[in-house]
Parts: sequence; C-alpha cells; structure tokens
Amino acid sequence: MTNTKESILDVAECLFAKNGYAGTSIRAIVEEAEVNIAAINYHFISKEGLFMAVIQRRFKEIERQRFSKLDFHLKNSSGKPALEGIVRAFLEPLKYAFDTNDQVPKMLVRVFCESEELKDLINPIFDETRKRFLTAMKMAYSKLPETEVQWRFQYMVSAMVGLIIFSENIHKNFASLPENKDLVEKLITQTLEGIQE
Amino acid sequence: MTNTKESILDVAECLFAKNGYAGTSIRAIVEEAEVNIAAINYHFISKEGLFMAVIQRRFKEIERQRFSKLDFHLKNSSGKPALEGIVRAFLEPLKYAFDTNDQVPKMLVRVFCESEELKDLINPIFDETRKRFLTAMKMAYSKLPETEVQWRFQYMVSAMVGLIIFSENIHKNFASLPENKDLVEKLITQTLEGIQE
DNA sequence: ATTAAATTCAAACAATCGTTTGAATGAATT
DNA sequence: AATTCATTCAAACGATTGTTTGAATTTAAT
Repeated sequence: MTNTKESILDVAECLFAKNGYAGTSIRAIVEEAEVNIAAINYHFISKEGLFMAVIQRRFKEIERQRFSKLDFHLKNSSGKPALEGIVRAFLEPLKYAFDTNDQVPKMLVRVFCESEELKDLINPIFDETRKRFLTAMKMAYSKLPETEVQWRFQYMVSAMVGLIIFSENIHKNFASLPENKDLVEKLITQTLEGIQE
Repeated sequence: MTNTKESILDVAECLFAKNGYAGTSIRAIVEEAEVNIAAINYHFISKEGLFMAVIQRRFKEIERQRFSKLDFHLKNSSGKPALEGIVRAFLEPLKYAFDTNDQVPKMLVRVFCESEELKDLINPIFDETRKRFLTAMKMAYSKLPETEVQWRFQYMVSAMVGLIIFSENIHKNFASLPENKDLVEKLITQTLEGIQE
C-alpha cells in the first residue's frame, strides 16, 4: 500500500493546476488517486484544506530555496548587492519546480487566479518572500525611490507568473523555443535587461 | 425593461472574471442580473456559449483597436518600423479596457487560466493577433533570429498577463503605485526597456 | 493476545449544478 | 382584431457537488 495522504496531494496538485479549484471535484481526485472519497475529509478536513495543503507543500520548498540563495548572495556582497543575484535567487528555484513536474509551477500560480475568498486565504504565505526580496532590491537600487523599486519587483513577479501561465501552450505556438526549464533562464536574463539601473 | 441579453453579458463578465468559469454558477448570474434562469440557455444556448460570448465581445473590440494602431504605425513607417509603435499598438488598448471596468482585462486573461477543453475552444481567437504582431516585430528586429523574436513577443504577452492578474491585489501591497490604467504605461516603457535591440 | 487508536470503506446526506419543459406574456405583422 | 413570432416565466429534470455516518479493517501499543 502506498501512502494515501501523499497520493491525494500528488493527484490534487495535478488536477488543481489543470482545472482550478472549482473545476476539480474531489471525486475526480479520489478516482485517479485510487482512494476512498472519505479519505480527503479525514486527512484534510475539507476540499479547501486539501487545496491549502497542496500549495503549502510546494511553496514552502520554493521559499526555502529562495531564502537560501538570497541569504548566500547578501552575505557574500560587501556593500551594495548585485541585482542579478537577487533576481536569480527569486527565479532560479522555478527551474527545479519545472524539473519536478510541469504542473508544479502552474499550481503555485493558481493561487492568484482563484476566487476572492480563496485568494485572501492563501495570499499571506507570500508576505515573507515579498518583504525579504523588496528590502534586498532596495539595497541594490540605492538611488531609486521606493515606489519604483516596488514596481520593478512587481514587474519581475508579473513576467514570471505570465510565463508560467503560458508554459503549457507556449510550445504549440512556438515549437522552436527551448523547454520550460530553459525558458526560466531566458526569463532571468530578459528581466534583468529590463530592470537594470 | 432593460436589455436582458446585455445585462447577462455584463454580470457574467464580472463574475467570470472574479471567480472563473467553473466557480460561477448561472444561478448567481441570473440573480444579480435579475433575469429568469432560462434566459441564459435561450440567448446563449449553454453556459459555455455565454462564456464564449462574453469573451468575444471584449476581445473583438480590443483586437480592432490593436489592428488599427498597428496598421497606422506600419503605414507611417518608411522601411523598418519602430519597436515602440508595435508595443504600444499591442498594450495601449489595455488602458481603455481598464478604464471601462477593472474586470474587463481580468476576464480576457481568464481565457488562459481555465481548463484544457475551454482553453482549446477559445485560444484560436488570439491567432490572428499573434500572427500580425509577430510579423511586425520581425520587421522591427531585422537582425534577430526568428526564435528570439518569438520569445520577446511571448515575454511581452507574459508581462501583460501577469500584471493583469495582479491588478486587483497590487495596491493592497503597494499603495503608492499609480492606478491600473497608468500602470499600463509603466508596463509599456518597462517592457520596451527590456526587449529593445 | 488484547486493547486501543488510526485508517479505510460503502452508502447515504442535503444542496447545488446546468438544462429543459410548456404555459404565459410581450411585441410586431397581417 | 387576429395571428405570428420572440421572449419570459415558474417548475421540475437528472446529474453532480462536498460532506457525513457508522461499521469494517488495519496498525500500533500494551
């Protein structure tokens, strides 16, 4: 017998990423995961609890990677940290996410596409990440007014989210573009090009 | 008596934008639009038909504006068209969309966040826009390999879609940023900065 | 081996889903 | 005024939704 709880998480992640929260029925999940329908309420209390658990699992892992890279970069910077190190700390973990499964990044972006109530419930998990990368970017842009730094951070996040959303369809339109993992590297250099001082 | 069909379209646009296709019940729509529930199937055949109608109405209008600006720019360019004119033709109509209603751009982006079947159904409406702006950009980037042009077009679209997704929450995190309509202008200059030859 | 706790199960719950029906009402045409 | 067509309406359709129940089963501890 394989782990019930993790089977549910894996299948739910894939289906939530594909069809969204409301578009995924718990019956579709338990069918593909080959577990009993009551298992979801038993292990996760509710469908909403399952959605939260799916997000937490991946986001915490990516957050850990981001903070590790950011701290390393800041520690090794005497005085003003280079912008590139900060941007890489933020975006490079996405490569490993794509490596795990194309649905993983999509699931993380789902957070921002879902309904109001669900968004307000999950948005706070991004607070710490935003705070730490904003202060780091403020250091890198010592001359820029705070509002402009906020905008460039938001721009970086937007470009990332947009790319993830298109990640599934992008190769149908542009077959010669590199695979998603390598598109992240292009995203990094392209974004750096734009938001450099 | 106000127009039933348009009331449904207006309310459906708002609710679909907020909660997605699966997250919006036709009963929620008819309740807010104050029309009978059978009116939806009568006027739009099905819920899916209503979703398509909502998208078509706005997208066709934005497409018209984009093509008008693009054609004007290409006509007034002797030889190589300037990249800025192309980017502006693509992104500026978004200002008027935000002006109409903050939900309008969100609804247009919904297309890319919905389930597979729904996406395949609606994706083709973007084909003509992609084709015309790609050929225009190829002219502007006379030296760049086609794959790189495709990437920069995709990057522009991604940044736009990402910004729209965050458009509702952006001012909760960054209160001093300008309103959405003016953020589009920042998006234009910022993107131009990045994808300039 | 016995007890206790954790987990799985089939079955049913009430609520809501998108859609259909056929009669009632409206407006327009002959 | 009579007829035709388009639209609106209340009511119901079967299907699916998330959740709960209580017994059966497995696992762990005594």
